[in-house]
Amino acid sequence: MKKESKKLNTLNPSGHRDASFFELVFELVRQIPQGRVTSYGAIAAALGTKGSARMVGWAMNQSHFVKPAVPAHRVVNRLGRLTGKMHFSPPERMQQLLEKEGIQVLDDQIVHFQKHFWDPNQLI
DNA sequence: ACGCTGACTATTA
DNA sequence: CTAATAGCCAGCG
Repeated sequence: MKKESKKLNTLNPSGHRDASFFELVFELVRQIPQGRVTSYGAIAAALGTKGSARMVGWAMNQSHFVKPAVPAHRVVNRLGRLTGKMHFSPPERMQQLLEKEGIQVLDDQIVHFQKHFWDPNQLI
């Protein structure tokens, strides 16, 4: 494990968007409707970088420092598994938020995942 | 500037 | 079914 970066990515203190890959991810994630979820790969594909699903997860790591808040709990892996829950505080927070939105979570996995799945590509 | 890391995914054994 | 491997690419030391 490595220590978290406090500095995060190159934010723009000037208030001007740096149009980084991360910002694109944040904006897209914010557009996820309540009670819906999507996957890292779907987000990456919507941004045009299909093979960089890992970067989406990396971006989510910073999402906790970004405002407005990013509903990172609505982003799971392709199997509907809450792989990123351990990055919440506490980890149970993620499942809690999902259930609050009407999504059933059993053993860190979303029930009827495909039913709640929201494809970011349909927005575009 | 080079190398390692990672909230992923697809493929292969 | 599970485990290992490769591809992917931006950020950071």
